[in-house]
Amino acid sequence: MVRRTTITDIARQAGVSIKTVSRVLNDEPHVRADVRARVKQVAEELHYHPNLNARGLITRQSFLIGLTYERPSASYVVELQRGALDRLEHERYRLLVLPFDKASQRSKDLFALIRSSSLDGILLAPPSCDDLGLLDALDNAGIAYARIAPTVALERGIVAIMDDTAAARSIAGHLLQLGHTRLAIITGRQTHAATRMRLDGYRQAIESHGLDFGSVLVESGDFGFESGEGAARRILDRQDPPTAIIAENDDMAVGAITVAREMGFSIPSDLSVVGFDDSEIARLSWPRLTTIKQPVFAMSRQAMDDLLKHISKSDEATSGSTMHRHELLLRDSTSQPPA
Amino acid sequence: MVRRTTITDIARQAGVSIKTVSRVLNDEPHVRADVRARVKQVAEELHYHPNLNARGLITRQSFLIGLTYERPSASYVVELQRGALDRLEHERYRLLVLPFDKASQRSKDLFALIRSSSLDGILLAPPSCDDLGLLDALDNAGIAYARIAPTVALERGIVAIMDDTAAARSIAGHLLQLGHTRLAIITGRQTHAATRMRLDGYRQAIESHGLDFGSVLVESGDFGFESGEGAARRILDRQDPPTAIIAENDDMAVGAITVAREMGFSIPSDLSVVGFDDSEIARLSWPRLTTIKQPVFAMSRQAMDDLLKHISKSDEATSGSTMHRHELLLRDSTSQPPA
DNA sequence: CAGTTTTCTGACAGCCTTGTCATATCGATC
DNA sequence: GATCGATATGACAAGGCTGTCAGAAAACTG
Repeated sequence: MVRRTTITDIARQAGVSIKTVSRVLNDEPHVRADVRARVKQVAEELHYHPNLNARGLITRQSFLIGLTYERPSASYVVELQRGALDRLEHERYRLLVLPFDKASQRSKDLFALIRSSSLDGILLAPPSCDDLGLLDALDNAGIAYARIAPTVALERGIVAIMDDTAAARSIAGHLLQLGHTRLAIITGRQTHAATRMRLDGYRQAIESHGLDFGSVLVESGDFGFESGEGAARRILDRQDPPTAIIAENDDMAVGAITVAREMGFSIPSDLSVVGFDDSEIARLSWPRLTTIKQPVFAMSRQAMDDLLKHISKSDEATSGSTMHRHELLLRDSTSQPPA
Repeated sequence: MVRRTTITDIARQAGVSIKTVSRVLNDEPHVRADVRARVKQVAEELHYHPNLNARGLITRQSFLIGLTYERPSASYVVELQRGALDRLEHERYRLLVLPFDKASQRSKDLFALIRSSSLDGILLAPPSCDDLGLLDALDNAGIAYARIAPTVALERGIVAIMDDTAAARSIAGHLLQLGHTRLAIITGRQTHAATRMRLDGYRQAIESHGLDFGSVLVESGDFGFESGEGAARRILDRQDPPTAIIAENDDMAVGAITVAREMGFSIPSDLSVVGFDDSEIARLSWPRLTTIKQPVFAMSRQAMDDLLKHISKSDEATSGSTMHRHELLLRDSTSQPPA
């Protein structure tokens, strides 16, 4: 291993004390301009790079930010990382990836991993962002964290979420603009906060288009594929079936499509169907599903931004959530209602 | 910030010297079994986690391994990371991601980034694995590196590549097994090492099936989509056109399919086409292309493995390449030849 | 059981940087 | 030119850990 140049080398070469060199390298005041310039030049010549371990040892910082996630889709992971890294550019901080796909690595193990990595902060993507035990442990250990797209305890820590209501408004609006007037909605599990928010959004869109929300069929599902099938069957068995179905997630939407096709409906010419989430299935199903995508890049970037702010002034108990706008993905499962 | 427990705390608590604690924590010899057990227990009770900065400061290691890549497909990135992380599980080393998608971050900037991150080693995915200037700089700085799927200077450093010849043999064999006897091949740019290796593989498969390689139409392209179109036109314009086309990459294969369809061939019933690489287009094209996929996970894992070995005994100049077996992806662009 | 080898244990220094604090230098003021 | 305040500089310690080495304890010899 080649010996790296140290501050001492620069100090000797430039004829100043190591402390002065340190001051120059950290852009601290109390150094004459000419000294500063000389030191900088010598540092450059010797190809100096600070020893982050030594610096970290004394400042009690590692300049490492972690990112945890549990193997969702590839594109999700990549967006997550891109967002985080985008914010980290030109920062001292570096990004450490801590995915865990083994069931063994739950809460406790993950925490051990975080501890031993001596991180300055951590970005928690689903599902660890909803692991309250982990949050407790992090709070206890004084490790800063930011949560991306959590679904529970939204008041804890730094949070970046999508505005479900606005997103729901937007996708329902898309159908209304196409001319649909007879609509049905398949809701998710009622205990889920998102269920209420999305339903609110649908209602707002419908009412703002001058339709009576009372005329809309609302069937409840549980976010599962089969529940989508069941709900669709109930919806389409009626005398005068709707021309569009809004499902609160993609799995139920695809379930509904499957049933509709069995019943002789052609998608989208007879029946438009929309989902929510842009999960893997939305791209693989046929026809490809019109749905809502979480702005993962933006959320990740924002979460990192808030996290860095929090770290830099750790006295203040920063927290609070940022709402992000969705992306409406128009694909092939929607069209104008049949004439 | 909560104060972390240190070795000193454990030493005091267990009634031994800090050096003894250090020995226990690092599984070094020369500690009585009972002392070892007591120290371990105390460490556990106090939730001790080593301070990696302090350890790194003295051992001159950061326990960080970098991974560079330039934004290829999402699945590629994820496989790359999965492979590296899989090997890193249960190791002290952690993975730092250093993607660079800005054109500005070429060789020199990337090197600066690597230097300042004080990495113990780095995994270079395409295209940085082929950046000879970067390799020189890394050699100079004494930073260990491993190259994933490089295409030039294969003798430098640790290398993980796919056995192109075996892969070519396999995909040609697939067509032969389906019963095709009239074949055509579209080669890539002749300067490219892969071109020769793939062609060799095709020839081996063809001859081992008892066919005369001389009867195979070989047209040359340049790996581009248009060159695939041109070659296919020349191939299919003949009196007695082949029933299968083998292209040396996916872009040319899809070009060939486009032309074939224009000329009235139905894929795959009239004409089978295979590609190479499993690039994005292979999945998006219709019909989905039968092709060869690089075993990215395995290559990444292996590269990391070799890299760690190299780091642990840096005196020996470890190097050498490992060949990996391909994956043959059977999709929808191949079938039996028309009767 | 003395002598020798082997196994354990701890004191101390040092890794490279930054924080603290005392001292030196400079200008300006009276 | 003495005095003061502001600015600049350096000596030194500390941060948590491991390497070195010397000395203590245990295990083995004959």
